[in-house]
Amino acid sequence: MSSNSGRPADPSGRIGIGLELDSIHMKILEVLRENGRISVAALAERVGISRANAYTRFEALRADGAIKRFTAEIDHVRAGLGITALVFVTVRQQMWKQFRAELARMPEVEYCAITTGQHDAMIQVRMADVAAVHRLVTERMANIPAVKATETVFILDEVLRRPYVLPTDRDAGRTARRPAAPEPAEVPLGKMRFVGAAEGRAALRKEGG
Amino acid sequence: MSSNSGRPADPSGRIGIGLELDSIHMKILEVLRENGRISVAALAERVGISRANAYTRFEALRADGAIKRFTAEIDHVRAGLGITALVFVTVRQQMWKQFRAELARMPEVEYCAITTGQHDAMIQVRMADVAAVHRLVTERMANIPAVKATETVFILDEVLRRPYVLPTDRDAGRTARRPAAPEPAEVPLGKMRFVGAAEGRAALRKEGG
DNA sequence: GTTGAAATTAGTACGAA
DNA sequence: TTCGTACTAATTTCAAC
Repeated sequence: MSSNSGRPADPSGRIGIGLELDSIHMKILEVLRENGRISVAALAERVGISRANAYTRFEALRADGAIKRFTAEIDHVRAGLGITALVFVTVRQQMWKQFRAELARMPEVEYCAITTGQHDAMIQVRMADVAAVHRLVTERMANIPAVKATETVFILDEVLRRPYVLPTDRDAGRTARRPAAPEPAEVPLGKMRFVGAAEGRAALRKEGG
Repeated sequence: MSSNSGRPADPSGRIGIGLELDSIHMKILEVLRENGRISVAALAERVGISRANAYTRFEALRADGAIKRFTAEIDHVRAGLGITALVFVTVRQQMWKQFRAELARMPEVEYCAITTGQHDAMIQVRMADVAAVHRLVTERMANIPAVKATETVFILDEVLRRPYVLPTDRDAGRTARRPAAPEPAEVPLGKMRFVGAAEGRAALRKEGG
């Protein structure tokens, strides 16, 4: 389920240019993220195009994969999964395939991303209670050979989840924010830290695994 | 935008029991997460109830807040935001309000959660390129007084994002997975680590802020 | 909580600009 | 390409059971 999966490369060798997205496509995406159940007729009106055109573009966006799916956002607390946790996982090298296979068998896992930094992957899980998280991590995850180590934090509050996607510079003037001359940051640095991939791995190797 | 926001407490003092969700409600949520644009008629058929019933329940779930919104999942790469990063933020105590206010002014931020552990919040951002992330963190975030420190990691791949919510024990037998006797874990512990709130804060205090 | 029929709306096809 | 219209199919609403 990589972001680029399932799309054919174009003849030039570059990928991801099946559809040139113009500002109207962007508007459509914007509206659809706010309200995924809006009718195409209403969508056409909000975007300012004809119904027929809206249908064409809607289908194109779907076929192209720019729209991956439509989904309902659920209140997990009300659904009985009151606890959300993040599990940062260190994966034994060359066991990624097994790791992914195991993930597929864990329905509690809602999101998984491979990251740079101290750990290799971040997993978000929703569970009924704290004990269930504990069980998941210590019983299930610990038994996966591909998992070298984990670190768990709990989510106390989800402050925001935005349904917007638009690059600010796509619709509002294409020349506005070009990073042509990336001026050196004139800010209090030092308290900011970027974590690359190598750093964490090296630290882990010391601990032995 | 807390998970519990906007709902009245019931007379007993407990919150979140506006609607008793039965297994059919759960099935509805399940279907709607897979396909947010399904018609209520088709939904009724898939869940095995009448259309009128489906409409009633659909509306109830919406009114209750169990369904928060319908949204389209967008391929951010195709939308021009090819880079996803996580910014872990340490927030100066008693400046949370300001921190949240600043977040609201940053449309690049797609998700923000308050966490236990070494940091106080995790922010997910989508940007056009790595330089943009750098600018965001060093120029914008660094200038927020509420932000004491940040740590940034990049997302290399989003392995999975599941549209399922159901507690495994809700529909498939309510007695199945009760944590009545939470047996002690008989697993290779030691490589697992839970990170509470205090630990990280203490470590940070040493560094001075 | 269910069924069925009326009213409305959505989706499709096609010609013109 | 996009728009406008007419046509067909489906969905929602509302009634009685």
